[in-house]
Amino acid sequence: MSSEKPDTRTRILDSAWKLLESGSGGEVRMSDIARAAGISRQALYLHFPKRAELLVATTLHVDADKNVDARLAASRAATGGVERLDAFIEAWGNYIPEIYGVGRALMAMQETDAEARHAWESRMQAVREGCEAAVRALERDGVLSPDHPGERATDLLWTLLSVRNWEQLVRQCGWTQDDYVGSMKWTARQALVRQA
Amino acid sequence: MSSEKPDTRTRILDSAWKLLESGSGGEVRMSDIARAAGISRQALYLHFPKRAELLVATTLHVDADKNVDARLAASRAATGGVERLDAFIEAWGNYIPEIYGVGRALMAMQETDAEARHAWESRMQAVREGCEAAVRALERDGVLSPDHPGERATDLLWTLLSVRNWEQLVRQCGWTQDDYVGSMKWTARQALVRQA
DNA sequence: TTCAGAACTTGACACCGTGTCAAGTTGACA
DNA sequence: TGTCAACTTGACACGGTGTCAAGTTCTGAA
Repeated sequence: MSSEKPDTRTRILDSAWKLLESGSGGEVRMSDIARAAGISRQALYLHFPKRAELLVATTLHVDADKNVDARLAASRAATGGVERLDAFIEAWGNYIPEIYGVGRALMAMQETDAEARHAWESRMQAVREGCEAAVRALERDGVLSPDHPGERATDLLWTLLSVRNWEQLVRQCGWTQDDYVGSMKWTARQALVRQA
Repeated sequence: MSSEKPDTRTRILDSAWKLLESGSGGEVRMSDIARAAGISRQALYLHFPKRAELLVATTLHVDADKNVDARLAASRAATGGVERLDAFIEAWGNYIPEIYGVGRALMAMQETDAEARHAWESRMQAVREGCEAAVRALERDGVLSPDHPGERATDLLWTLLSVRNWEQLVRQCGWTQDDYVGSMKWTARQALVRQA
């Protein structure tokens, strides 16, 4: 197998990832990424003509590396509705910190760039589908709280599990990751599961 | 009373407000605001040397106009803890759409500008205090759910009531303002009030 | 062995929005 | 009449993205 040199594209994506993740302090410019990858700024533009494209590719790169699909798929294995809800929250909630750096950059960019917006939205749409599946599992079990007509249970869960909320609770309020996951499970259950 | 001409500063603030609010589509530049106020870009800089200052002044202007203090103070009048929680959610939740335009601009800016960040954070800190007061009222009534140690009940309520959550539910999911307020009241109660 | 093409380099430049600087105009008030 | 404040026009610096052009270096195929 050709495992010698990580090709330039991969090096770029790794550098971008690393910078965005640990780049706790502020901006990451195209030139920063180029420098970190050991190439010129123009070479970077040769691979990714737009910053948005680079960010999108970086998320996909991270996804592949972290195997998000497998993780989320695992949450589908749970049989009961409530267990499934918990499993989904655990899978997604623990994935958020992995993509936070890149996600932050993409979120910031979506205000101005249509492509970035589309990319982030479609990503979040995937999460929403996970939420919807969990809600339907509750419904199937007959334990879904009747207080949320239509799609609103899904909307609520989806909002509860937003990256922004994770950011606020973990980064701003100083919760641990376990605090976060535990509290989200508990809150989602209180909000969505019919009370005895 | 001297009610003739709205002075330039006021005209600027009104224009900024109007643009940010109805400027649903994208960016609002300094030059846009100047044009809307009927003055030159440089005159605008004479009044507000930095964009961040203008945005901050605009929020204060809106606050004064909409009388936010009075509205929030009213929620303190409620006697029982649960009533107080409801009143606070109603007051703040219905205030969000009024400041959304300006808030959005300020949120976007805080990523890059320290002054904007500080301004927005101190604003959100005020909301947090309202949350804290509501939580303490529940505690005093002995109805606070024991599942949230320390500050975490406040953190949770604060996060639930974030502008980002309002944005997602109302702007993205298409909820009505009443859907939103109702659901937030209900969810907060489920999450924070000890269940019978 | 040379030649073509891909990957990359250096360096310049346009665009955009913010923020600054300088000099001139206008109107009010003393 | 003069002065001051508010405002104007017009130019420019800066930082970051994105583009363009021309040159280098390496590899692999004719």
